Amino acid sequence: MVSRTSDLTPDATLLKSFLILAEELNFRRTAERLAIDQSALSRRIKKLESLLDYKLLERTTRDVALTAAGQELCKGLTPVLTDYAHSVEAARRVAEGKTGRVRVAYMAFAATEMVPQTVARFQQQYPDIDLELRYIRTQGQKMALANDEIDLGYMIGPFDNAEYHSLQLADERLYVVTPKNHALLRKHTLSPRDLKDEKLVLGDMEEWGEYRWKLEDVFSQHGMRLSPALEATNTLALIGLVAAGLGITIYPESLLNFLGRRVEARPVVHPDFRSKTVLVWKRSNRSRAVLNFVEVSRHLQVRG
Amino acid sequence: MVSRTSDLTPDATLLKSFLILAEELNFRRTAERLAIDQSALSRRIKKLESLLDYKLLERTTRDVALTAAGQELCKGLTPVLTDYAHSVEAARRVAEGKTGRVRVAYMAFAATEMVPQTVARFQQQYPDIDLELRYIRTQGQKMALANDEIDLGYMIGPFDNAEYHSLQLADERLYVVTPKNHALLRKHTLSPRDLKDEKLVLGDMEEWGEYRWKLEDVFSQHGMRLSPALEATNTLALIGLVAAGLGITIYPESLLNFLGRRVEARPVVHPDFRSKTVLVWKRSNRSRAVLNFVEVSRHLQVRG
DNA sequence: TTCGATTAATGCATATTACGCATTTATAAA
DNA sequence: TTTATAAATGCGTAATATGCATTAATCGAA
Repeated sequence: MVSRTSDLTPDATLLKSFLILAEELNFRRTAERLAIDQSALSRRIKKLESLLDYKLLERTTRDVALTAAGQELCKGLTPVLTDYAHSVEAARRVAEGKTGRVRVAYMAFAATEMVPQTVARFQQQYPDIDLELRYIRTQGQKMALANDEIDLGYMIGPFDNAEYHSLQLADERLYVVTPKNHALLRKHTLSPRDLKDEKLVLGDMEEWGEYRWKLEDVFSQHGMRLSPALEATNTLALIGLVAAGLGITIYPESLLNFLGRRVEARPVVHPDFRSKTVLVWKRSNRSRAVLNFVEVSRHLQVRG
Repeated sequence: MVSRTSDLTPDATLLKSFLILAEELNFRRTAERLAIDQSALSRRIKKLESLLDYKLLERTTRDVALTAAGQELCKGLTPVLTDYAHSVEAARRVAEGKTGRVRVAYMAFAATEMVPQTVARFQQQYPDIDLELRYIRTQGQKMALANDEIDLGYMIGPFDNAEYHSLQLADERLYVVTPKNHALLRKHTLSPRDLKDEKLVLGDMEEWGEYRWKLEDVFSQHGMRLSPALEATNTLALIGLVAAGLGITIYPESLLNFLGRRVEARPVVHPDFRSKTVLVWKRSNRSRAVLNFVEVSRHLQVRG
């Protein structure tokens, strides 16, 4: 199945033969156009007529003319065949991922750069795809993927599951965020143990979700407890609390530009103090459009 | 080709198989509905996919699901196939003469009873036929038939031509029309020689056309000249002239009811003094609707 | 009228295609 | 692991479509 021309649309051969004959009103010429023997065309028409059980053409050896029924069928069939071809092509565009719908969820860390850039590039490359974006935190994305409510999720990784593909797109440092003039700022880079006695201000479970679990994990691995002096339900409020000197917090690199000027940040240089962002989708999701989105995302990752 | 069910519409088998499978999402059940082997269905779908060059269904041995392209095709194809079926059936109605157009011309002698009765019956029997009626004199009808501007003509006969069918529908006496108290009225029936010395008032060539030629012919066969004392361009005027005593004229039986009360009529009893009305159509016109009209006309003739 | 040219239809052998049956392969439940 | 069930595949056969050669019909020119 190599060549694919519009006349390959399945099995309208009889009808198309008839329509061309209705145009030419000459069996020999029509057969030539169809690249078949004249006798084959003759039989095709005969077969069509016997299937329909009414005559489409009056023919002598000299003249060929449409019957009234033939005219009617010709008139009715022409739009049907073009609609048919259009349906087939529309489906082909979907198959090729040029049309259709892609539902993408993202969490905060991907929202600042990764998602905007990918979306911009994707829409430029596939302008006819209906792209649906939703902000959902990592946990919710897992549910949504399982329920087929979304096709793709940018979530906090890692995520390893036999039913899903997972593509790591970022692996960024975590930063300690402090008020201005904080003692920790004297060093340009920090190590985990520098955090030992610091008071922490964290987003609550509702707000931080998976990130919070991740931090708990990292801290415990380093013999520390992630016991917040304060919890905030809102990011702006949280930064405000830090700025006011009520404690420090921990942010991924991608959000540093959104901290404002009342706080400072220093990287924690340690393999555990990193946050991975992964793009996840179901293995069973064979949608070409979805895979195209993944490809666009993958290519941008190199740059980012 | 005896049975004719809607699923006989030529060669949409692959598409229909796909649509039913899209409904059932189960090869075995679908194959049952199609009354073929499951393997055949499997191959049909495979063939359809290879023709289209994209997958329509994701299938494991356990689950069958439409791909996005499959959904799209299914959505687009459903109306296409119903339109297709409708086109075929519309053409069938034309083929059966239940739909379509019949263009009928008639001349005066048929206008009073024959055409109205036939039209009434025909429209009752074939309400969806678009019936076009035109008043055209015999000569014009012959032109119109030749040029395919009309399908049928009620004309003054006889009309014998190898390319046309001709059906005689009436053979009526000619009547002499006189003013009241005219000498000829003393006899209840006339013979041709009674007309020998009468002054004639006739329609002119434009108005009477073929009828006028016919009268010339009849008169000459009986050794008389058809030399009108007056010619009228209008029927009403003509009757007026007769009533005023300026001469007599000759009318077919079918028009007697339209003479008014100022004139009287007597039949000329002679085989030559008759007017035949024939219904004529091209042999090459195979339109079922036209033939149906002829049949209706033929049956009414018996009554008339 | 006859002959030549042209057209659609048909007989026949062949190639292609579709099908059913039997079997295999894959998956979910027990 | 076994069992049951579903879709896919190998293979032989039947149905179908095609091309070539020929026939039958019709028009136009000699």
